[in-house]
Amino acid sequence: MARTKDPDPEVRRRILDVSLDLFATKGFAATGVQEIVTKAGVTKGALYHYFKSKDEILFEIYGRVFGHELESLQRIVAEGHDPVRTLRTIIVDLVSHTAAITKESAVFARGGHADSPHWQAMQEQWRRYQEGFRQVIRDGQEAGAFSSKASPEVASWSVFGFTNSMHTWYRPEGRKSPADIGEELADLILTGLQS
Amino acid sequence: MARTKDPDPEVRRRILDVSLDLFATKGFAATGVQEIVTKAGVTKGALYHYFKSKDEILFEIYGRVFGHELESLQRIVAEGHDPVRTLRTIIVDLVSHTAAITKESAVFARGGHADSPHWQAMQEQWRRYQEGFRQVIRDGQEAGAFSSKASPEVASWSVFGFTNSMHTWYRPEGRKSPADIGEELADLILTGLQS
DNA sequence: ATAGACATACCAACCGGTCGGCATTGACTT
DNA sequence: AAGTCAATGCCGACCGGTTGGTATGTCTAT
Repeated sequence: MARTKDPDPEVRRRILDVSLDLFATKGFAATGVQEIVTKAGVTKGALYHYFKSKDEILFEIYGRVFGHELESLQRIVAEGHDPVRTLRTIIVDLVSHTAAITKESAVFARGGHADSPHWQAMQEQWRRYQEGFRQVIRDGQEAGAFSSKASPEVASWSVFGFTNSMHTWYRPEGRKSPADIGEELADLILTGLQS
Repeated sequence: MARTKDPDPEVRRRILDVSLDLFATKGFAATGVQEIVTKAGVTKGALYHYFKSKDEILFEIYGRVFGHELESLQRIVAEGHDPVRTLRTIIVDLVSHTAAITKESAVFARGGHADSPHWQAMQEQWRRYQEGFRQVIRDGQEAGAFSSKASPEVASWSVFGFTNSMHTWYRPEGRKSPADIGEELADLILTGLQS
């Protein structure tokens, strides 16, 4: 029974969970390593056994934010539906995904670490997602589905701003499901775009 | 030339300006007092002569964010125009104001200091502004100007999310003026609300 | 003389990070 | 089966540097 090496022990998980909580509520810089280990019920030795720096914990959290959203968008576009249905699906997908990672989203929203490669890499992914989103709107305008007077930039920032601020007000125990909220947002934006 | 006692000496201003810059780009916690005074070309003695703590600098910046926005909203409502025009004016006003204080807005967006009374006071003002905004939408729905199917919450968070994220993309040297951008956002949201 | 406007030197506390050590465990040898 | 060994997982005392903040002094204008 070759017991395989545990790839993700509970101690490591606890450190990550507690860090996520603290980074989301207090911010990365304002959170001390000592605070993390105390709340997680472990020691500094344990933390530095699993992570080579405090930064690395942050980077692992970053990785969960935009990991697969660009692929998701491209997959939806590839399905080849009409612009209205395509954009609606994208918006609902984005809102649902953001609702599922509110804490990570809060850490991301606080920003920081502008000079680290990890942060820049994530910003680049995020930028590409934005560009893909706007391209869907532009395609829809050329196809005549959306008004040419509307601004793809303003429309996209309404949606991104909405999702970026979700962590400040969205609560999972609320009446509306993430999908419901996404549909309502899609209703609003799509109506506006079609004018 | 009786040089009157300067109520806001240049040294104090420089400290405030530099702090605003650093807090907006690096975050409050990640910015050291030493860093502020070095960049401002003054000494710590000067800083602690004008401010009794690093926090107080932050609080003074906070004060500039929502100082008069609630009054502005109430003044616009009091003018008694139709819901569509009222909401449009409010949105343009909010976007313009946010564009004028992008750095302060960035500091606010990073959040933090959840337990300080200053932060909570500002959150309360912000909450009241949101409520006033949503009430305009609800009034418009009762008056039949807006569709009753639309969600005031989703519509308002599209606008607030938009303004909250402006500091990440708005540049004063861009082609569109803040008022232009505000009009475009108003077009989008108002069309959506009227369905 | 008095008060404001700083400069300078300094401090305890805390920061992220390190390091030698130790208990446990599975693999390999005999 | 017993003994050896190396690796893993973790502990906690410790480190140099930095932190926000202060005490005291000096200069200047009134």
